[in-house]
Amino acid sequence: MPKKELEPVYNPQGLQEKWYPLWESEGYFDYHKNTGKADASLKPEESFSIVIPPPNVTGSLHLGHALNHTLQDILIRHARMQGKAALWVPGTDHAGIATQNVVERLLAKDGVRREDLGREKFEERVWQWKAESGGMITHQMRQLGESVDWSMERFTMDEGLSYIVRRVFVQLYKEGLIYRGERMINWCPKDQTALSNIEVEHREINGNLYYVRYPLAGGALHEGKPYVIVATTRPETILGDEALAVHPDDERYTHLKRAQAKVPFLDKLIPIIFDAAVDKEFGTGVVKITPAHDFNDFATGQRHNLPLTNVMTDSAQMNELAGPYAGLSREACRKRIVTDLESAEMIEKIEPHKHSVGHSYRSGAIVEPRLSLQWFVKIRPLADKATEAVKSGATEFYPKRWENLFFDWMDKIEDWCISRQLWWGHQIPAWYCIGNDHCKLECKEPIIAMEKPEKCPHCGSANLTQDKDVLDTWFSSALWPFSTLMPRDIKEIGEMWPLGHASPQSKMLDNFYPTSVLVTGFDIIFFWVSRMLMMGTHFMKKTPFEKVIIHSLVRDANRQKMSKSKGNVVNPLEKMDEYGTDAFRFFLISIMPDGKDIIYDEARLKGYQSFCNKIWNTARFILMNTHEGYALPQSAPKLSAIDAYILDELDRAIEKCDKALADFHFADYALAIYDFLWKTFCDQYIELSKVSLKDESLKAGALYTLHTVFAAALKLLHPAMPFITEELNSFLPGSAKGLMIVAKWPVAAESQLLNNNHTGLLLEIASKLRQVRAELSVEPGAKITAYVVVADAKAANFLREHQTYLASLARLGEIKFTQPTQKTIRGDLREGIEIYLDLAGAIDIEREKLRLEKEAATLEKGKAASAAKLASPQFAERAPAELVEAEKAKLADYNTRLDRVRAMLSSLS
RNA sequence: GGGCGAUUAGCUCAGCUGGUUAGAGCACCUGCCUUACAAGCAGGGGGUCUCAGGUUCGAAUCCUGAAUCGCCCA
Repeated sequence: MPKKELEPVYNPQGLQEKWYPLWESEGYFDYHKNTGKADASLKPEESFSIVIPPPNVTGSLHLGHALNHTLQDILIRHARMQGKAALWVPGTDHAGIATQNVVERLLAKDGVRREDLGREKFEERVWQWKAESGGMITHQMRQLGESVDWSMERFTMDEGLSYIVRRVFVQLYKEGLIYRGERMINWCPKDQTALSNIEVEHREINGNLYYVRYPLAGGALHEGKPYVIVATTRPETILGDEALAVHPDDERYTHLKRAQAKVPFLDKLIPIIFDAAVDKEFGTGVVKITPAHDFNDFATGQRHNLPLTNVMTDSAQMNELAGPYAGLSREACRKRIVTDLESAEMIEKIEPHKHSVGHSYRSGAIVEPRLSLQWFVKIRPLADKATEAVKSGATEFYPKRWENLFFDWMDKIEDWCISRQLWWGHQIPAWYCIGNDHCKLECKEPIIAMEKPEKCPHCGSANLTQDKDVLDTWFSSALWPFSTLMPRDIKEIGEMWPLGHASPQSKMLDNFYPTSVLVTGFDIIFFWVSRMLMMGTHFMKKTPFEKVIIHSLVRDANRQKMSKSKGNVVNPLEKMDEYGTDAFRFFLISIMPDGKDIIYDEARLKGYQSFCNKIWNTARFILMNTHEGYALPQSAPKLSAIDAYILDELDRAIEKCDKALADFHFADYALAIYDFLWKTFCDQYIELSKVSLKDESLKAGALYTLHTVFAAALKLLHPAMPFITEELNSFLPGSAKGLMIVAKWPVAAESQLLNNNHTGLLLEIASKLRQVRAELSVEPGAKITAYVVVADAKAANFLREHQTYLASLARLGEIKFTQPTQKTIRGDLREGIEIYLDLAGAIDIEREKLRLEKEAATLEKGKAASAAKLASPQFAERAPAELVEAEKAKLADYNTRLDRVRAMLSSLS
């Protein structure tokens, strides 16, 4: 029974506000409510779980999130409707650098630096900021309609998750998989912290290659001159040079064995070494070696026992070892050195040179390779486990080709630098003995423990200090698939250790780990997916997720990446306001090609708003024809062949949706439901039903079919368009049964369609009749007479019985099932079907001739192709017999139709 | 330099393991305010499937090469 009239035009405003709070407050996102089952009684096949890729707590919802989250919501809603225990865990990560920067900027407004506050106060300030502003994205997720279980929400800095981080750290350390050491690392001078290798982006820079003369010591000569020429892209590092190097096979320089060169501006002699790593083709074949400022030079330095001279400070200014250049920034130093070299006539030439330079992916600053004492994860044993999880098929990537990229990277992976010189993050659980006079050698070893030890185990001193560094944010993110499924209480977590076995506290893990799918962008396969695989397989002894769905970036209409600096960022929230969340979500999945970039094309978004309006009006039509107090009959009333036809088409549409969702082909799913609702249900069935609704004997069946099919279609659509489907469902009779969000997903029946259901033919004939009418510009309202002659007796009979439908679709006055007796226009269909229109003098002969000639040409083309195929003797011999037969039949059909069209043409002349 | 992916209608894309006259949406053109919807309905035009070879009875589809573009790694 309609509760009230639907507005004539779809208006998305208010739908989110109406339904989301209801879903949330009534607990529909909690699988307990929907399944009615206790945790203990869940079977593995009944559960479906996703952990959200935690957005930065500083973040706001961008287009990438919107796409990523929509895909997950579709999968979760689908699983929920299938009756599974569907769990989607939300949360955010603490985003070490980003968050620290945000808060520092706030402090700067008051002229305060974090050093002024001190670490503890600063941390308090960050928590305060988080409480005030950190919830933005979770609010926006509600606007997008995400059916996450908010009671499970986690934050990587929560007490529980922090405890797990420490436990993991301690265990890995004990297992020898975490170590502290002095290594070359990537240093961001802007944020003044170490970065891991993959946090460095290499960008092509238009730089210069400077050819610098290095004087030779001891009167040595090269090509008659007292110097060798060295090509370098970084003249400022000259001050840290410890050697010059040439390839051992490079005959140009063999005479310089044991020779020494002089570092410009510094009275420092350095050796000329011979090392096979030198590229003879680069520059002059002589390169400078700066072991403390370059990864390759560091390695060379190790091989040749060279000293390490770091000439820069933490903020990349030249230090006291840079002699006269101390105090300059590296950029200023480069300029000054080049000028000085030029005036000293020590520059041979300067060539423009393109080379790739590492930048911090966060701050954009050029990173400085440097030697530093940091914490590392020994990655090889973990990487092998992760690789194995994918190789064995325990985890599968969709699309599969991403696995190759993953394997490549895992092959080349290097130890992971996990310490960051920040104040916001998980402080490393390592303590050092500052000691006293009784300190022993062992006191230099860090003490790794869950809590601050009371005293040094070696010397007994209570003077201990914790490591200042925090862990890389990705370290805690790597634990996300299992840490979020563990209890919040640290005592309970403690009782679960070591992980990987069932315990009283592990109910959620038992039911939902491994998670069913992980949905993420390709850009964080390395940052995140691989590390979750490592940590998950290591600690849980099982892969963290069965399937990984990789999607692409959204680009603007000009294929540009969206970025704030380009000003081409699309704000999803604005678009949701403008077009409605449902249209927006549907748009996102419709434009998603399988693993390629997504081009943002707003015209399509507008198109899906129209789709919403169409659906809205479909509901209006059905309700308009539904009398008050109507209740859907328990069993189907007498159905017409037309009704049976659409019910069958519905089943085919269900199959298409099922297949598309099972394969994660989201665009196919969208297209399947779009086509069915608009093209099949509205354009075909609803038009036909208008006839049935006027006939008392057919009305009940039609009404039943309208309601049944539409309700099922809304269910198919619900995962993609949650709001409009929930809203319309509330207007349909029978909605007392419950909300759409927990409606039962439709199940496709085998085709029940009988051989003598010729609705398809009826639609085809109607279409042909309309085509002829349109091409001949027949008055749209003219109720003309048509003749339909169908060879197949059963089909002919069907059409006769359903002629009212045909007449309605094609706007005919009368249909005769005989050959016409007077002059008519013929619309050709195919062998065995002839249709004619009686236009009684209203025929434009020339137009009709044109139309027929066009038709003849099309047929000729087809006939020629078909004949050519059959004329080839090899075709008859080698092609499958049924294909040859089909081709023959096709040719015969072309011939018949051509004959007819030609006869028609000659009769007109 | 190494690897991956693309190139189909004006635009954005389907077309999966070769087999009707290569499809859809948007845009465009024509006609309709047909009592659900003009955010609509009916109809239409538009493509040497980047190029060149090859395999095959048959290639948008498979192979080789080239061009262009994009991405990842060094």
